[in-house]
Amino acid sequence: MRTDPHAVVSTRLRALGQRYTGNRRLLVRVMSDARHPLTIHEILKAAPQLAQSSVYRNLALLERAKAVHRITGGGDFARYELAEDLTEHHHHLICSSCGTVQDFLVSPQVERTLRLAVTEARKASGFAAHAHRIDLIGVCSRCA
Amino acid sequence: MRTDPHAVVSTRLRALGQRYTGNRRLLVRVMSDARHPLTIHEILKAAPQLAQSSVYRNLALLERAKAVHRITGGGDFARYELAEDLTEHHHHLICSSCGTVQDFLVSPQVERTLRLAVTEARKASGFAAHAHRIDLIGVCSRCA
DNA sequence: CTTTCTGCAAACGATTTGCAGCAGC
DNA sequence: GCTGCTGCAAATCGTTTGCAGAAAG
Repeated sequence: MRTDPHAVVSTRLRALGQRYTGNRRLLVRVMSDARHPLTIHEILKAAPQLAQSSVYRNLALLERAKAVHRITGGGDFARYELAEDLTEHHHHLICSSCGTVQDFLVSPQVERTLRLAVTEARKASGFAAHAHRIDLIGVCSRCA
Repeated sequence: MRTDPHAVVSTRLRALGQRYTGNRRLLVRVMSDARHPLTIHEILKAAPQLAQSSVYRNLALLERAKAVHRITGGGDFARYELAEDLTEHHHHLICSSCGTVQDFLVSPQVERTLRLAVTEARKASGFAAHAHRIDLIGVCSRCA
């Protein structure tokens, strides 16, 4: 169950003096429905009425508003997903064969241990981490 | 202490029918000395005699030979580092302010727990992971 | 009305590639 | 010599931007 993201996104946009237009609402809906990070091409396929430049521009804006998160490194294109506080904390399985990215959750124990690693890093190098990212690279069930 | 990578790289290149030329040897030396992932620009600054196109071409080749690893997601450029079996298993601290990437090691306990997460993922989704990546995103000591 | 948004087409920049000459074996 | 390597300059392609008109408030 996830709460409706539109109210939150609207608020965050207004905080930047921006409007929550139909295009932007549609973008948020497409990403919310997908439940995994999407490329620009996938977004355009799901919502062909959008102009490519507007998609880029609005995703960049939504990222500034902390409503959307951009990820790179899986394949050649960037992918976008709703910000974590609009979905839930998760990590990514990246298929090295087809480039798709699927979400996965790890157990509380693993997350706890990771927080330990963050502490280790700060002590060892003075690096103040505010987020972490775990990717598993492998072959998805469809490509296997 | 790390073993000299040149012999290994040479062997892997020959396995692809490729030569271990001076340019390639220099690339490996620069990356080995740096001890953290480098951008193309940083490599060119460290070895100005190299042509940019040759750097791109040789890094792509070395990646196919599994001698070099390309990473993206920290800043706007790709970064390159020696393959993990030529250095040692490590993870990355990515500074969201200046884009630099530094290496860090995590304790055996954290690595053990991570292997558990890999197993969880395979059971939950049929995803066969062959590598994992942990990044901590934050602010490095120089930018703080 | 004033400000923000949009779509189009052109610009941008990191990376790739065609080609002609050079180097390794 | 044959094959592969190099540097140069041009091409590629995901992404960004300028601009003039449309929409929001």
